[in-house]
Amino acid sequence: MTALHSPFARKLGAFVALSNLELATLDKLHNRRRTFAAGRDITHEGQTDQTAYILASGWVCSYKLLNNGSRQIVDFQIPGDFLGLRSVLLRTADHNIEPVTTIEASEVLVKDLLEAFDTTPRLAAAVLWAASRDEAMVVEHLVGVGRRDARGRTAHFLLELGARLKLVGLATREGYACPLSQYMLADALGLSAVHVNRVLRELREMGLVTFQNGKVTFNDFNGLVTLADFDKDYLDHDGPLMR
Amino acid sequence: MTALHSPFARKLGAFVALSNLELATLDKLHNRRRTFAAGRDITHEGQTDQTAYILASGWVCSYKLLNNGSRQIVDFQIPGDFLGLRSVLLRTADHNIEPVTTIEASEVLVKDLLEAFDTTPRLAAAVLWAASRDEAMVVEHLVGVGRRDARGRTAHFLLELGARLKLVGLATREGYACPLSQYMLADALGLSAVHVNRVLRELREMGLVTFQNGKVTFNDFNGLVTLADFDKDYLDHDGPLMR
DNA sequence: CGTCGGGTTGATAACTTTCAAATTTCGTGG
DNA sequence: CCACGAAATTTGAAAGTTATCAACCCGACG
Repeated sequence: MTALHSPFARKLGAFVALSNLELATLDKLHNRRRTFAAGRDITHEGQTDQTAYILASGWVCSYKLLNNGSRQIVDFQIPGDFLGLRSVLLRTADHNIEPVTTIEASEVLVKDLLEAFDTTPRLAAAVLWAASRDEAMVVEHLVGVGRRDARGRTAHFLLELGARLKLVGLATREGYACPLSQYMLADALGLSAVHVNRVLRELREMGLVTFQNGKVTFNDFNGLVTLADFDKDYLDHDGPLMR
Repeated sequence: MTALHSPFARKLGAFVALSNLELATLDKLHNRRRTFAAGRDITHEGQTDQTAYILASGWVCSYKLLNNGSRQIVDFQIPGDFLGLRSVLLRTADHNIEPVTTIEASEVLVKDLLEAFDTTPRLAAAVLWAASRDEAMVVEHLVGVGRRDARGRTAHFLLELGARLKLVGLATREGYACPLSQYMLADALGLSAVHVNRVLRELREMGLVTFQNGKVTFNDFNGLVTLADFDKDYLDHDGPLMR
């Protein structure tokens, strides 16, 4: 395996031991790099003939809007994550995608993707694995929204984001840079922005976490883990399943 | 394409036009049929070396438990659905699987599955598609729990279940047989059983749906759709993406 | 019969939202 | 470098939604 590849290749490699051919195929998949401005949606629900992207830098969120005007953020994507894979496979985007910050992403053509699956089948398995991992995160999110109170939910969310960022070297046990506004947090957590604000204050005053000035700081990591009932290694695994 | 195949094959065929070879491979994947009793969990969170199953008959639910004692049902599976695919790919079960009724399911060995991906790559794409479809349902569920009030959430849930069942011929516009208790409904919706009971009464008294005696009856389908802000064709698509 | 799980209902408590307004932060143009 | 306006954060008070607690009912089943 050659030296430097995209964060995406690094991620897939954790599941399937990829050959040089497969790595090369992967790299060819996404050569068309594009930049998108924060706040301008890349994809809208209902749009067909979707393109998928692989996120190279910046943060993105996927969300759905309801007719009553509220929105639910389903997930945030960070560098190395796939954008819009589901929309491509299902033919129609079932959610909106909005860059939280200015982002760089490289386009993946459906045609190329499906061809790659045909020629290097293990890639398909790898992508399936990545998709499963994403789904696991959505599931965890659902559990939080359905069964945790505002405080636990918020705490859990901040920890989980930290865990994901740690995997790509963007967080430490101390904290991480976080470009989210309290409104976005609210839309992700299924709470009102006002309440999120109160909960954040509470967590801060309890000496657990500080969410301020675009930074999340863990003041008492273990205390937070306990409060949030957080499973420290749910994203872990033991290396490639397929060799 | 030959005549009769499993509901699973039928489902995948909707995405990828499958050759006879591929269909045969599919059928060979799951020949070991087993029966499981209602209420006895098949899989527990944290278990490793998982087996996956394809559900042939009966209903199943996947759920997670929290330390505070509450549980969140993530999804229900109905005939033709995959069970535990994610757990297999991630190496460790990240949720519990409980048969709601007595079920019949056929075992799928990981080894066979991965081999099938290698020999008939298009199957991998098809399974990826099916996984995406499942994820879309979890996403919709998340949106409901996060941003709908109890009434809309319940209404939406009953409609969505109906839509899924209709796809496999187990529901009509009139209603469907539903083996769920109000407790399960509560755990799926992120509500208390007591409140679910009240909401169901309300929906019944509004003349919209009746949830009683193991049957869901749509008394005013359109009214319910309106109340629930339900997108009637979010599970639809236009036939095989790959030919 | 007696028990048990599910369903039903009322009363009360807890949690969250909504509304309104003040304060702070931050980017932009002068 | 400062002023201004827009956006984000913060706080209080009141209203609304949902949970919890406590009974009671009912049919299935041993």
